[in-house]
Amino acid sequence: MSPRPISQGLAATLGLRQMIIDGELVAGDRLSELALVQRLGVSRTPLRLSLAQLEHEGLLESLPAGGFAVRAFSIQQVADAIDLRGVLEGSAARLAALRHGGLPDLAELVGLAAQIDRLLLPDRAGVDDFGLYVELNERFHNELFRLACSDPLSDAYQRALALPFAAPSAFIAVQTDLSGSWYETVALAQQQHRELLEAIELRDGARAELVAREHASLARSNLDDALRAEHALDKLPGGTLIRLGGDAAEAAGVG
Amino acid sequence: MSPRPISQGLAATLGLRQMIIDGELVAGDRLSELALVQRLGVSRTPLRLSLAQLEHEGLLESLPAGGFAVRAFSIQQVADAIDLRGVLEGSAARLAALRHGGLPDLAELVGLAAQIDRLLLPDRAGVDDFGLYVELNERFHNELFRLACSDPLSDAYQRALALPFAAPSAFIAVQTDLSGSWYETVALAQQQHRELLEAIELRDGARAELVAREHASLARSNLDDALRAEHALDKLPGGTLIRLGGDAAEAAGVG
DNA sequence: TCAGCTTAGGTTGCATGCAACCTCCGGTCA
DNA sequence: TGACCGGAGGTTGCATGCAACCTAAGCTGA
Repeated sequence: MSPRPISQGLAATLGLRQMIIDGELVAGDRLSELALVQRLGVSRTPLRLSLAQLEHEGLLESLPAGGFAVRAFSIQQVADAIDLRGVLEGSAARLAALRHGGLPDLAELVGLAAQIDRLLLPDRAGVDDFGLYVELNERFHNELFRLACSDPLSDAYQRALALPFAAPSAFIAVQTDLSGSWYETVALAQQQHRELLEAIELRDGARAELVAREHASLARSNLDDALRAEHALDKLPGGTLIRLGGDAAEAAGVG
Repeated sequence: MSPRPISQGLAATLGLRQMIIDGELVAGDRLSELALVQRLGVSRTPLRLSLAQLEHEGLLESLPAGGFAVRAFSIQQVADAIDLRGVLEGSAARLAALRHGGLPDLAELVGLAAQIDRLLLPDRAGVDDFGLYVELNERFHNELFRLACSDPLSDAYQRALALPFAAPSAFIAVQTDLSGSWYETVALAQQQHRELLEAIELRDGARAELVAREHASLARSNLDDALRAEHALDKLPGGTLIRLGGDAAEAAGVG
């Protein structure tokens, strides 16, 4: 998917984003450009461009004195980010119901739902399908926005997904770790997918919006489950960005 | 507004954004860094940072061959951007209804509505209050998001407002030009403000959301009015970014 | 006349040097 | 003992030079 050779700036952005998501960079820490230059093997000019981009994505925050720090998120912000995704997906579902071009236009969405169904057949329940489900699920959600035909809405969605814990499949790994199996969580989510599909087919925009919001609220309850367990957030993408409790200085890595 | 001395990068961003909104740069035109360097009086390094920022804001698009061009928007995209604002404001209204901390917390919102009311008294109807209304209206809308207490939602709203024609007061100037007076448009909008306020006071989140969406749809109908008139879009902030007519391929360039 | 090649010009992306700034530590004085 | 001050080190923000790239014009040949 990269027609051009990977530029230095793109390499810096990808590497930096991965370092943040993987927790290599601790939330609250100030970033040193020179250290990152050595770590990423790029010059300061493209690196600074990448830093600015990640600030726009919301993963970094610029400091008043200059430079950047890894952003820390409160539980409330994580929950609100998931809610925002639900609002955007709800709006996409409503528009998809109103704007889709008939059954042929829905073929891709139907096909994705069918593929997920097959993953959930009893004889196919294996951990090998984990990554496949994540991919199919994200493609399902993206297809929703393609059907909505609203570029501003799609842009807002992409920006909301820049926070890794707000992604549609962010909590699958957590739930798998908590309950030992991802079947129950996914089965419920898939049932909502089917309801969503039905509402869109029937051009019932209001119901499609409601179902999509309910679908996202499933992630919120998964978040609550994870908070009741110890260290469950470690399995969450970008979980190290979440600052538990009140003390911000603690999360800033004083020790 | 600027506690620190204006940095070169900030000066470039502000100047560039103004040039785009004022129509000095025509939609679709490729930008020459060297020409902008001379025009803005900054070096290429901060200028390139500003170009990247305006791309993130959605005013520019990066070209496959390198460099940037002023983005062109179709009517559909403008309408969808307004719809998106309605969705975000609706969500803010719903959250504000659920989360506000009682009447003292609503004092600012109530006060702004009262100030707008005074602007609409018969003896005060003068063109001098035009700019004041725009300011009060934007503060009213911003206050909605403060009451919602959702940082991700506020971020999404700010990003949506980066498109100048999506701003809450974008069409006031257009309506004034079309009907000769801004009283009718503003009076209807203010009535919706009052309904919104009432729903929030009563913690009726669902109604608050509906009213807020209806409020934004007023801007959409204003857009329709403007499209029926000739050159009415010239009065719209960033109106030169809108590509009228058939040429959809030009405006379709969206990442 | 038109397609294809060549070359010159201009542009972007990147690397690096420099000056101003902030931070932090040690010393000094009340 | 505690607060204030000064300097050294490190960092950021900015300016500019260089090489690769894209674009476009002009020439050649069929």
